[in-house]
Amino acid sequence: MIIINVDVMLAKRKMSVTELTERVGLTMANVSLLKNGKVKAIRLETLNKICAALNCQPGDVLEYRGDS
Amino acid sequence: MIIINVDVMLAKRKMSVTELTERVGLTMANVSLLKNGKVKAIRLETLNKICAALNCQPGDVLEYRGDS
DNA sequence: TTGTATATATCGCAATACGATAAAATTATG
DNA sequence: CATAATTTTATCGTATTGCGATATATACAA
Repeated sequence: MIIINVDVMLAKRKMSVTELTERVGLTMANVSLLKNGKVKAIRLETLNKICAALNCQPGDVLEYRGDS
Repeated sequence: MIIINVDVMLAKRKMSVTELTERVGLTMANVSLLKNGKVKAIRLETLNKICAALNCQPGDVLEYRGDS
């Protein structure tokens, strides 16, 4: 299972969803969906913007957790 | 820019594209596209399978490289 | 050469992102 | 508490894109 940790990075950067929205250029609705892991896919362009905005790596935002 | 490093992980695991294809369950054509970074998006389900097959994290396969 | 592995291309369909928008829900804040 | 600000959720429409199926091309061994 892939877990999205945008919320963790937002906390770490002390950044609001609103600010991330402005930086990334998506609608707030979609940023929210993304943040809460309610997407089934992601465009690399979008991931790129997120990493740039949060100054982080994809690995900070995406996590694989096997079931055990 | 987001770089896909599936090829790096394949080398590290000494795994062929053919074997990855079998494990992941996609067609070889698509695995090849993926491996060579010729996709514009990726389903989390697919990323999940790749991480499972290569026993790695998304961060091992996806890399953000800012331009500088 | 002959086979095997990998890459590239095209077509079609289904899945899904994303925008726009509205409404609900949550969380500050006075 | 009241009200504003923020965030979440939902719906609809469109555009994008994954992915399968398939064929062909290329690379690479034996």
